[in-house]
Amino acid sequence: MSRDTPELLKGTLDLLILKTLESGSLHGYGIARALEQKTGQALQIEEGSLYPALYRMTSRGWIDFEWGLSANNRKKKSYCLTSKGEKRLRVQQAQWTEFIEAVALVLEEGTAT
Amino acid sequence: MSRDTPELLKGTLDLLILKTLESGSLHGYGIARALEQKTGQALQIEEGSLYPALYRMTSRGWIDFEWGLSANNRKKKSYCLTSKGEKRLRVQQAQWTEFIEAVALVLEEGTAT
DNA sequence: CTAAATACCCAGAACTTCTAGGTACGCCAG
DNA sequence: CTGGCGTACCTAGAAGTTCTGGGTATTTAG
Repeated sequence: MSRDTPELLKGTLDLLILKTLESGSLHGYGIARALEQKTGQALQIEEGSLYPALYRMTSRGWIDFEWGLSANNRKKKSYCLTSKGEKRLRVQQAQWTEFIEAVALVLEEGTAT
Repeated sequence: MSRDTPELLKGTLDLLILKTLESGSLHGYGIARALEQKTGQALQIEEGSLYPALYRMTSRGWIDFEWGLSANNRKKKSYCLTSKGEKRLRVQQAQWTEFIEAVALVLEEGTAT
């Protein structure tokens, strides 16, 4: 779609996850809930999308994880941002901004010729 | 990703095409060039994405076409919005706005706890 | 014990988009 | 007239993400 931002459309989920982890480590379930809360349920992340995304990002070295225990003694996988992930976050956020500005240019035009 | 906007991520191209056709009928090549111009080359539509999208949208009844001739007597396929397409445009534009607002909510947060 | 919430995971399908090609016409330069 | 360029269309196959719909296990409440 866009040469500079080939992963933008598909990459929004990654961006959201990266951003969520910026404020501290969280486990998968927690990421989903955090995103829902922040957006007032406007964004609902399916687990079937979330976990594959977490794997993908782990294998790319953007995030890392540790096994731990939740408040209720249930085991959980705590994900955190790596330095590579922080860079990636900045890149993706910039691309996102660029992209929505470009879309805005198109959408702002009225029915004018 | 989002229950209300399942086609959003993938549907941005559709939205851009619909919006471009709102100002008048155009042929495929022209749509691509119009989008590039409006966005200052920020968005570059590949023909391999564009033509399948036009088929898709035609088969969904959002757009219609007519064969005609360009200024240089070359045949061209002029696409125009149907009334269904106009409705669709409004829906998709609203979803897009909702979506970027939700993303903004996530991105606006600093590194605060 | 059962139900519900938490928390993890996967296989397969569905869908877009991209890569990389192909066809054809008109025009201009050589 | 031949070659190249820009216009304008189209397609097959691959790649990639996301969703559907399942599964496991633990803790707490009834």
